[in-house]
Amino acid sequence: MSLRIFNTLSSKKEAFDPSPENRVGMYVCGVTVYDYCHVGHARSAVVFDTIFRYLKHLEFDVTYVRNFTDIDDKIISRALEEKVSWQEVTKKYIDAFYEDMGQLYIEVPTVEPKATDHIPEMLDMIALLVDQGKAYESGGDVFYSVSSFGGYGQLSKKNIEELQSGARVEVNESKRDALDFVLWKKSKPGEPAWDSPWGAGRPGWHIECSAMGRKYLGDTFDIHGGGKDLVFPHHENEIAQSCGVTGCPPVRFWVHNGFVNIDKEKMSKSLGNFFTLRDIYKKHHPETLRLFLVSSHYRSPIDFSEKNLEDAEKVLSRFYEALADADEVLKGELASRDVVRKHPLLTKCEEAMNDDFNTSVVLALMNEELRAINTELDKIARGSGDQNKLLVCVAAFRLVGGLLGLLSSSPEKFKREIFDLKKSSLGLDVAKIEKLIKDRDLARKGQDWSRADQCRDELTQMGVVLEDTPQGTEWKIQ
RNA sequence: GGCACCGUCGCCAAGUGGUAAGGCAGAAGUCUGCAAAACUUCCAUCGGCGGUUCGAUUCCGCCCGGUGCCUCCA
Repeated sequence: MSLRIFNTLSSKKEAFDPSPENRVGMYVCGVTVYDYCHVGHARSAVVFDTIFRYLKHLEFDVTYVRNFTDIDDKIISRALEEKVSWQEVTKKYIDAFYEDMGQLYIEVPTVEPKATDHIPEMLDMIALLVDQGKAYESGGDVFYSVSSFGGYGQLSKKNIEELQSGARVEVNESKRDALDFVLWKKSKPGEPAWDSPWGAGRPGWHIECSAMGRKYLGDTFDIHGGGKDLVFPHHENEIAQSCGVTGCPPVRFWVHNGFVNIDKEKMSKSLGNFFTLRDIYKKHHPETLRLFLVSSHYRSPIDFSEKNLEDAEKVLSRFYEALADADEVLKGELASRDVVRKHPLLTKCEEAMNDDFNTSVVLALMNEELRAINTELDKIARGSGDQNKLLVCVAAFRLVGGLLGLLSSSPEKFKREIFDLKKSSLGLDVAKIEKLIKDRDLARKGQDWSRADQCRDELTQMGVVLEDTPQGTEWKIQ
């Protein structure tokens, strides 16, 4: 089966037919840089990063564009609050974005345009709309006239008359119609401003994506992504603007990820129920968060909770544990790429990913493969295993993990990082632990089992788990 | 009020018109001084009621419950 993707526009999975040159253009709405990223931002970034990785795996020539919205009301008010320039605000949070997202193994997109670097492109589009009578100036603002676009509401399945009568649509004296939205916003004295044919101002939010998508990917491109909350009005408006300018639909596939919930409620700034990535990283490994985020389908809501992260960490630890054991046996031996490509695990995972990026099934398949790997390891330890089989399984396992952006670390590094996180959050006394382990080993050598068990009970109470191996006693936390 | 979506084992989570992947937790076993880890085995009839069908968890209708969008939002 070839790739099928759910298209918000049709509410159906559709065959994703590549262009003859196998090129794919994908635009994803990034973040407005006025604060630290929370888990909701991470989900969107991880979802589209996973899609990006998979498209590349299918050997598409992908141009992936993800923007930064670096001018907007919230940025201006944040600058006022912090008594700094708006540029300082955006720089600070763009830096923080890279720091926080980088830890989630998010690959760098092909292009990362900023809105303020594309004012001329936006002005061009606005001018074209005004010339055609699809947009109008009013008191220094420029609005898009929604009634000029027949297809309005198609993406969000909204009825234009119902929207018009909707009580919640803001009433603005300078608009001709309540649904009209701003393309260019007149600036007040002291606010950041750019010159335009309609006076000093700044762009409205929606026009930046239309302008940047068009500049980097053309009048019509393959995939446009973002969180479900962007469907209306942002993406609906984008379609209206772009169609107004080019006369053709800007996007073939609209792809939207579901929300991150806390207790079944959407994580959001206004509800105050959000967790920033940096807060989470104090207690959890970023890769754990990534595994958690790919454990459900990208369109479903996902409930963020301590328990779910703990479950994710257990899975990931088992993965790395097996890899550590396998590496010890294989000693850096490399599998043939062609053989790995034909491994059933990979074939099955491709089938799952081809069906609208079903990452949960990929994880299920990885868990099954994990059992096969551990079984082979057991056999090898008993002298009857097939080392070559193990080699190929492990290579396929790593490759598939890589599709999800997982397992790119070394097992030692991962284990050490988890250890450090737990050690500091539990405040463990390592010297005391090692003393107890030494005492226990002495007791064991003297076959003083009750003394040995006493030591271990004490360690258990501290959250330390012991593992007696032929190489000696190892320990881990919790 | 309008428009969408969701309701699968104790918890998380896939899925299909022909009797339901995977993970966590739990139970039993192998291994172990005892454990841990690993492995083996066990562990659900899919919110309710009707309908379509030879057959529905999967399609349709109604009901109940939950969420989202309609304003900035990943």
